[in-house]
Amino acid sequence: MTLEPFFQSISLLKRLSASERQRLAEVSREKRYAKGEAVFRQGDPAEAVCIVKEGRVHLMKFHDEGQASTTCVMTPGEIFCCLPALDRKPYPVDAIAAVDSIIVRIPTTSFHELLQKNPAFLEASLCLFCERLRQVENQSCMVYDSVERRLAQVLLTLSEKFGPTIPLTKHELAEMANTTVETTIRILSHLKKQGAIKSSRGSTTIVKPDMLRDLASS
Amino acid sequence: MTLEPFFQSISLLKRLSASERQRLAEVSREKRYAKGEAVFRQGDPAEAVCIVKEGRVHLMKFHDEGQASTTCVMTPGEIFCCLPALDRKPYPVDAIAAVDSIIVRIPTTSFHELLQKNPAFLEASLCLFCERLRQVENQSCMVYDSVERRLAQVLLTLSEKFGPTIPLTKHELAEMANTTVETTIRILSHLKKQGAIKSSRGSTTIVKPDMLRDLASS
DNA sequence: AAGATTCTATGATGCACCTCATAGACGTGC
DNA sequence: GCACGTCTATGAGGTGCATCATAGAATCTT
Repeated sequence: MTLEPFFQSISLLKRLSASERQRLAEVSREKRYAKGEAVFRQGDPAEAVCIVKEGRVHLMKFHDEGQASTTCVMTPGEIFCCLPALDRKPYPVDAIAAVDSIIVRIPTTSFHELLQKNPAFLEASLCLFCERLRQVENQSCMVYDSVERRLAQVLLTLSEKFGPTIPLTKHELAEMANTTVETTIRILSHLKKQGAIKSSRGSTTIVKPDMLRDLASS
Repeated sequence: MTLEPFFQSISLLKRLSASERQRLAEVSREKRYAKGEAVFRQGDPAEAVCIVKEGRVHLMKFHDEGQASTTCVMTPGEIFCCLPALDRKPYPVDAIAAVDSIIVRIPTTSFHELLQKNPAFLEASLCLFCERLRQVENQSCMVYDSVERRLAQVLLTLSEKFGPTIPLTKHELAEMANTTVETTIRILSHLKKQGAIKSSRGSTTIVKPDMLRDLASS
């Protein structure tokens, strides 16, 4: 069971020739992570570029006193931490399996070689990279908005990935909005009363996206 | 008065051959900006990569109700907004001259051509991007911190650029720490009483960096 | 089935910070 | 010189949100 078919389904890796992809599949490894387990930690040397095959991985920062904030949620098919593959420096964040997950690990060295050899692949990687930078720059400006706005923003962003029903706990939403569970629940309760969302254990459903958009931008 | 000698002093442009640099100098233009004037605005099409020749430029985001936050301070010799030159998309932030400034504008198209032609130049540019991404990712983790910590962090970061005496007003410091002038002044007064800094109109001097480091990381 | 654990929910309290108001110090233009 | 704008400074008051406490509901464990 080679990884080649899986690699074919990843848009970034489509830029590779069949033989390049085949070779990459040979040196890459699949690995299981239990819920809560770290795929890598901030500061670890960058050994692998990762792709989510199954499950969900959160990129996060841990502060003192155990507070955590999630900067990005990676779902199946998504590739993460190309940055260390580019500059050969350590991972800038923690990557934690949010549920039991299967991750494909591509050795950084192999990835880096391909960047050097294949200009089309470099170009595509750069695009991904630029997107990420824009994403992060955008996030960093919303960080000082009110919690209500941040939450609306978070829900809208997640709905691009998951559709209207977002399969995250209130605690996970809180970590994305950089607030506490209690505050998150209070605000979501309020939004629920207004009919903007529905809420159940482990998931939140957007009913009126326009209402959230108003909140996020007003 | 060609721009070539100036370009020689910019480390990124040292990667170019003399003739490439000469050609770049011919198509680039110097432009003056008065204090408060915009070099470009968020969303503008990316016409030029910019280098500060004299003065100081702040990269910032404006929120509703006129609140502004400064994400980055660019000083002479620094090059900014290579990102749009890479992905050809609009500027992600506003660039405002914080004092009367002279900016050298390199046409995006010329810059982009060089990226394609000269691998060493591409490599160096990538390094700059990677650094920027890491910088931004780091900033975004300041979110959970108290204003005091954010301010300590801001002062330390700025002192890497300016040395111990930071020539910014309290208002500008406030914009960097994402807080108000009043709170900034209150906290700086406190730090002054403790002997960690000195403060005068339009500038703040770090006296005991270790004290700030303790604050920023404790 | 009973107990443990996680998730959701809501109230009470406190505080860090924003907002508004006032004022003196300093520089700038006329 | 005086008027004006900018910068610094400090007080009073209000509030958004964290923290702490409690508890019920859903799910997992054995």
